Amino acid sequence: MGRWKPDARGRLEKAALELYNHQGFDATTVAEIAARAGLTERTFYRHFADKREVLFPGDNPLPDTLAKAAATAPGALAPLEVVNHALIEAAPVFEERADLVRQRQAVIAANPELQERELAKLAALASTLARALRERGLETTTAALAAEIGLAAFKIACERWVTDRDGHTLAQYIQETLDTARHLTARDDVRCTGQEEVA
Amino acid sequence: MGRWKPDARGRLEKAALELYNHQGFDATTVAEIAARAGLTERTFYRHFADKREVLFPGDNPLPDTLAKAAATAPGALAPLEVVNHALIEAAPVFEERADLVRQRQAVIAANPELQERELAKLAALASTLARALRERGLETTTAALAAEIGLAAFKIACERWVTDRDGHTLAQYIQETLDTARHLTARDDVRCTGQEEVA
DNA sequence: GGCCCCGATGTCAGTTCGTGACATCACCAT
DNA sequence: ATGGTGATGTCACGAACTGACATCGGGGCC
Repeated sequence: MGRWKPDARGRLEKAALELYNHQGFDATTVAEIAARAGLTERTFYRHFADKREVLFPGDNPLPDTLAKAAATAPGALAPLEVVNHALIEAAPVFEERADLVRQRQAVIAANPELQERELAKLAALASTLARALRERGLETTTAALAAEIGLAAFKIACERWVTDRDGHTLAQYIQETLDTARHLTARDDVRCTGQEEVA
Repeated sequence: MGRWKPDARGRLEKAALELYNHQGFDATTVAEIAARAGLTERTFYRHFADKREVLFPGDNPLPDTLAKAAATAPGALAPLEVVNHALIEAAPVFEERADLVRQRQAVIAANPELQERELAKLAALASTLARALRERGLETTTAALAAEIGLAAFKIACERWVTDRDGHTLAQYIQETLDTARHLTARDDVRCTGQEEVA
C-alpha cells in the first residue's frame, strides 16, 4: 500500500458533490471538502483550478466523442445532420451516468456561479464541434452556427431528459428537439410537406 | 453642488474599463478601481455585485428592446423571422455605442472569467427572448430553440462586426448569419415559400 | 542492500475578493 | 431648526486562491 490512500482526485470529487448537495455550494468551504476527503485545502487546488471545477470532470470524454463522431459521419450529410449524428453518438456518455448527471444538474441548477461554468463548458464543446465541422470542409460561419444550434438542442434535450420521468431516452429527446429546429423556418400556418403540424 | 462628485457608478465603470484595458483584468484590484474613481472599495461593491459585473451595464436596454420588438412583430411570421425582426431592431443599441462595445469586447476576449459572465448574460437574454416568443403563442421548445439560435447568430454576427473592418453594419452581419441559419434548418427537400434554396 | 531522485502531499504566510455592522454628514422636507 | 434619508466611509472578518518551501514513501540504479 502506497504512502497515501489512492484516488485523491476521485475522493475530492465525491466529497464535493455530497457536500454541495447536502448544504449547498455557497455554504460549503474548500477546507471542508478537503477534510472530508482526508486531504488539505492546498491539495484540492492542486487537482482543481477552483471550487467550481470539481463538478466538471477533467477526463470528460464528450469533446472527443463529439469530434470523432462528427469527423466519421457519412460524407453526403447536410451540416445539421452531421451534428445530429454526432449528438446521438454522444448521448450514451450521459445515459450511462444518469444518476451522477442528475445529481450534478441539481447542484448546478441551484447556483448561478455553477451555471456560468456550465455555460462555459458548453461553449467550449460548441467550439470543438465547430472545428470538427470545419475540418469536414464547412465554411466557418456555417460550422459555428450548426455547432451552436446542435448544442442548444442538446442543452434543451438534456434538461427535459433530466426533468421529465417519461422513461424517454436522451437520444429521443435530442431527435425531437432537432426536428423542432428543422421546422423553425416554417410559418405555423403553413403545411410545408403536406403532413399535419401543430396549429 | 452635492456632497459627493456626481455619477459615482459611471466613474467606477470608466475607471475599471481603463484599468482592465491597460493592465489586464487579473492585475487590477477593486481597490485600485475605487481609488481611481475617488471612492473606496466598499462603495464599489455597493454599485456592482462583483469585479466582473462592472463591465456589464445595469441599465442594459437590450432585454427590453428585444422583448418589445419580438412582441410587436407582425403576427404571421415564422419563429425565426420574429427573432430576425427583433435582432435587427436591437442592433442600433450596439451600433450607437460602437467604440465602447469594441473596448469591452477586447477586455472580455482577454479573460476567461469575463467570457463566462458574458455567456451568462447572453443566456439570460435568450431566456428573455424565449419568454417573449412564448407569449406570442409559440410552444416552449420552439420558443427556446428559436431564441437560442437567434442569440447564437447575434453572437457570431457581433464577433464579425467587432473584428472585421469592412464598414459593414451590425444589422447586415445579423442578416447574413441568420440567412445561413435558415439554410441550415430548412429541410433541403422542401420548398416552403417557393423561393429557391441551396441544393 | 544502500542511495537518490521524484512526485504527491503538507505547512505556512500572504493577497484579494466580497460582506456585515456601524459611523458620518450634506441635503431636504416639514 | 430639526430630524430623517441615503450615499459614502471605516473596520473587521471569513473564505478563495497562490507561491515557497518542507516532508517522505516508492522506485530506479549501482
